[in-house]
Amino acid sequence: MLDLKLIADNPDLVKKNAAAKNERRADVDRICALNDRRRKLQITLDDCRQAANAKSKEIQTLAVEAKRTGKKPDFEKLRAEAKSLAENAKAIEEQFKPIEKEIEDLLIWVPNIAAPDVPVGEDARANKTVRTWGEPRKFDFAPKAHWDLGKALDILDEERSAKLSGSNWLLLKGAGARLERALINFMTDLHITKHGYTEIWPPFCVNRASMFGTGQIPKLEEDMYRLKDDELWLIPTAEVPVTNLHRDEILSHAQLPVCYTSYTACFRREAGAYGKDTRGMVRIHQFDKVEMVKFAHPDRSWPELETLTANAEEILQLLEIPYRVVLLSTGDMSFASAKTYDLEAWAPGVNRWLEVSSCSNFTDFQARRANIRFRDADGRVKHVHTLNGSGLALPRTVIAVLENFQQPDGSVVIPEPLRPYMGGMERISK
RNA sequence: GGAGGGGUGCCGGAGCGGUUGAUCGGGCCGGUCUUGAAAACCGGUAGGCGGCUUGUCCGUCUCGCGGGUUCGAAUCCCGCCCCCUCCA
Repeated sequence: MLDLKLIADNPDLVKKNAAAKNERRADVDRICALNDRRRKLQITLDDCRQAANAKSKEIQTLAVEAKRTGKKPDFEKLRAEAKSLAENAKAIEEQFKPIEKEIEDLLIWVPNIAAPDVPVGEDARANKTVRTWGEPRKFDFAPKAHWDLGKALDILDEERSAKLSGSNWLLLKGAGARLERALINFMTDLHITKHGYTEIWPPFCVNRASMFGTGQIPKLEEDMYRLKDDELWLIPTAEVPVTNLHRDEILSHAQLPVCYTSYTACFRREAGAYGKDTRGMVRIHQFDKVEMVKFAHPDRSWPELETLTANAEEILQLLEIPYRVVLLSTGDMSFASAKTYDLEAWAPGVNRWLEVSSCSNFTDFQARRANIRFRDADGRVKHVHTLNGSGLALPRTVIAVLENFQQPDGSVVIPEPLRPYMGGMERISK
């Protein structure tokens, strides 16, 4: 959510930004008009309340006086006057409230302002690759897709996951399941020991306020799994519970940045993606992810985004998986983000770059929405900046491992850093 | 699911319908004292919105959330949420 003052003061900037983000629901003009009315009405309302309060206080004073002296002022008349004043204030309030509500409702549809260095463009074609790391390996055989490798190695069972749940659900087996678990532990350990994050094990279901706080509701509601009987949602990412950890709190500037890492399963309906990536584990309804979340001082959030991205990149580097870092354009980035880097791992089997991480600075957008603030050194209370990034999303990293390290005989060599997490296993073979 | 008890400021904990945005204690910050520290003492210590004369300013709202009663609600009434105890 943007600052109402910022919108009122810079309507053109906000409009231009909304257009660049393809967000047609943002009604800036109406917000500004309503805000003018709200301010004028508030002056009237406050005056009316003041008059009513003063009259009430008058009665109070006289009542105390009367008790002391035994004199009986004309309370009936005073009460009538006070009542009329109170009713008057109430009437103004009836006008005021719906305006405030409508502003709130409209504000929700205004996207965050993209950082100045974000390329402006309609869609992914305007994205900018800022760097690449590693050389895609040359194969002297045709590299197989992970679903073929997985099936042949008996570590991925697509038939049975379909039997259990339908299409695009994941069932790993044996060394495949262990590889998944090894990656989770390897990544988490790196973030907590080397990168200074504190590990969080959150609930995988959250309430409405939490989903709203990070922006999944209302905009992405149709992509969320909802438990209607309990008014809970399955989390689509650890970002939701972990960012909401400090909802409605005021942190101290001294404790910033607060850095958390959290493994969770992530649940997405992938509505609108039917027929896309139906094979294998590129796009599934439940996937594992190790997430990094930061609460940063506004003056420090941009360098924090760079280190966050570097922390995610290090995983790929240690695993020796070639990747590229893509700066998303205004048209491709998310509603709440001010700047996003995607990390795309090379997957030779499916012959594609796969998004394994998305690292974003949300500036004060989520913080305002979720009411996450801090007291600065000058004593003033301000909104923090929130950031998050995957470090990394699991199934696609598994794809990258399988496809990059496959051998002519169909076996897969396990990257060095994962071996301690797999009981010393060096290779997955039939 | 049933029966009770409870949600108050950074924390603990008061609060007969009326100078209570809130007693008190602790913490924290500042000061006095001290060579320094502790102790003691003194002072300060919520956020939102709005206004202009931008101030150690004024007004207004906020005691889990939403309604209601009343001139006036932290306090009374109704609904909801959350926590605790006992029962199933």
